[in-house]
Amino acid sequence: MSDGSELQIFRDYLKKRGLRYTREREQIIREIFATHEHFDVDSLYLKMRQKGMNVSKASIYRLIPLLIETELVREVFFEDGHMHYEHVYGHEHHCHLRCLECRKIEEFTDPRLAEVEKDLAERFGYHVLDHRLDVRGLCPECRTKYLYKK
Amino acid sequence: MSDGSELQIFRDYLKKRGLRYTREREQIIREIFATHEHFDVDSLYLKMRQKGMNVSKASIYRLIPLLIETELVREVFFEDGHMHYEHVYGHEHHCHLRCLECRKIEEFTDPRLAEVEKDLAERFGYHVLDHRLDVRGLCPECRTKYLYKK
DNA sequence: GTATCTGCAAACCCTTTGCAATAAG
DNA sequence: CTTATTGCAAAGGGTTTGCAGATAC
Repeated sequence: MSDGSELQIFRDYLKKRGLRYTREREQIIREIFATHEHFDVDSLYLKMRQKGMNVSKASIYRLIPLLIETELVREVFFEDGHMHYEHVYGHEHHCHLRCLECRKIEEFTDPRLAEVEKDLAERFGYHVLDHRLDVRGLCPECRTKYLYKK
Repeated sequence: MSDGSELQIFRDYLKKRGLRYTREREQIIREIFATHEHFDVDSLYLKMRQKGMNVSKASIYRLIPLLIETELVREVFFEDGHMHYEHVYGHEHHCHLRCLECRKIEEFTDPRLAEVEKDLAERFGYHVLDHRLDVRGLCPECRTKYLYKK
């Protein structure tokens, strides 16, 4: 899932800022990059505790801003009242297609978004850095179930 | 800013569900539709208190899900740890271009997004309901300031 | 009259912070 | 050695909820 180079990038960043590479930070990052899944702090914490690691939530919360600054991780916004994240390094930029019923998430990319960005930059004079597109609907299964319910 | 027809839509919805049209609900909705601005609960609450209305935050929080269900209002996600909303009725669907430095927001629409939605529906078999595109960058002014700082 | 709605305050939940002990460099 | 980092527990801040009185219908 990962060749570990995100750890090197992060070490370099820490060194440059005079911060320290600790066992806890390494464990958390390994865990985040161990799967392709999105995560939130609570489930990451529980997963690590179940594996016998003694990290605290505070350490996870304190690490995340650093991971965002190095662009290894970014925030993802869903509707359930707390923050979700995904690791970004090693994956091309993508958007989300979400099922509102079963919460499944498909990732996709579309070249038209780069065009939209470019036009916006021209039209409004912005320096565009990033975009998030979140498309919501019903997946094939839930769509069917939903129709039957009605 | 508004012809008041959102109130009628909301009354119809309440009646259909056996809920009640109260002075507080009317006041809150009027206030939301009085401007084109995005809002959050706290500033809406303060604004209404300053005008001498005795609504509570609880009533605002309890009203919002109803407004979302009638599609008069929708959630907008920003990075500052609490929810923002915008009223949707009477405005065509739009996306946001935000300045990360001064937090200014431009609204825009782009026909390519409807095409993207259509392709996604075909490709993944989804029934697509909605999308949110949030483009982030630096506005012309902040872009200049930012360059000088460096 | 009956059920919903209100304001208030307490509870809730996610996130941040203060602190003393620990560990990286 | 010095300073950053840790875990813990407490504090914070936005949102939800329980309740008794008020109010739509």
